[in-house]
Amino acid sequence: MGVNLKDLITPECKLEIDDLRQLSGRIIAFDAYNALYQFLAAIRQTDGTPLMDSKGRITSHLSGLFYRTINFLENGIKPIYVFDGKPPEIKRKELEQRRIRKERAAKMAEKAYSEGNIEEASKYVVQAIFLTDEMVKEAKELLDAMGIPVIQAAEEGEAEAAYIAKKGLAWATASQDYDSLLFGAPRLVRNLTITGKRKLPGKDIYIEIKPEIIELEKLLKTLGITHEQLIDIAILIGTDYNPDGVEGIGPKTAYQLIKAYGSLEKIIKSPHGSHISEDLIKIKNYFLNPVVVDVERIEWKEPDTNRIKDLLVREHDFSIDRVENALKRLEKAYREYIKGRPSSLDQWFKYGKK
DNA sequence: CCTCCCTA
DNA sequence: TAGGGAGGG
Repeated sequence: MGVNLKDLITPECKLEIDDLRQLSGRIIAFDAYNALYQFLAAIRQTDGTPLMDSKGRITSHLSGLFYRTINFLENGIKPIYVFDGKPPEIKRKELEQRRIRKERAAKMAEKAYSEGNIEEASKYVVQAIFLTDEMVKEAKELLDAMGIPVIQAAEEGEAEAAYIAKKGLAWATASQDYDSLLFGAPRLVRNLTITGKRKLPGKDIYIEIKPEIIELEKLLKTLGITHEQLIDIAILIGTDYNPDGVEGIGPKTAYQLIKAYGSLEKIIKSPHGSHISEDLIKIKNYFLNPVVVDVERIEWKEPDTNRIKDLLVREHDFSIDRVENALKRLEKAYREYIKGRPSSLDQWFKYGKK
């Protein structure tokens, strides 16, 4: 699931956020699939079952998206949700592996349940989660009704989000994965759709999860490398397009090799790289030149409360009281932060300068 | 994940 | 008034 740059990111490249208010006024391009998966994983009863309507359809993703997005807006954050399109051909192997892992997890969950091992079962249930076309469609519908921009990527959502941020239409991307940095996003915010405390595996210790900003320029400067070299290191470690990475190479070796040889191409030609496939160059090219759709400007709309109520209350049995309460907050946030305000940085500069 | 309600 | 716990769909 995404590239693992964790070991390369030193504390000085990260800026921790204590309060969402610190992101007030910022336009943030969310990886929608990433957010939806997190809601599906997190929004569950104590026994592990997700929220469901009376017809047995899962609604955890809608609940999470609805309330969390309103919280962002109330804090002055303007979200954009970017949805994945058709996966690129080079991702096929990873997707196949994921499918197998999920099927296996689903079987393990069933087994654990039948043996009465509920805790273990819910662990596997979370691993087996997948987004259906219906879930994606309804998430888009909900966001559109809320007046939140939905961007349909041609291929990778992370690539599209990075493109939007590079262009200045968003201040940062948001995801748990680091891929958007490889696609050139100037800033990545992590831990924005998860909050609170997370249990350390195996122990009874909880650590508080805070949002963090990673700046691409700062990361490159700290490591003393270029953007292309960061991509090279990621490929050596392993990305969604070469999930296993290069045998025998972890973060440290990858960094040292790039520092010593300068590029993936040169490593491949060196004695160190005789076993490294030339195909990896294709991956580098994809990170440098992903397929994206052009976006000219991004607009927020007035929330359509009737449409939201149709979807959440009538269709999916949300409590009318809770939804109406939230809608009041949504409308207030809309008036306060969006209505009558410029919708892109371009316009902000225009109006801002007078 | 979220809101809501209860308790101190 | 804040903070834990239950329940949301």
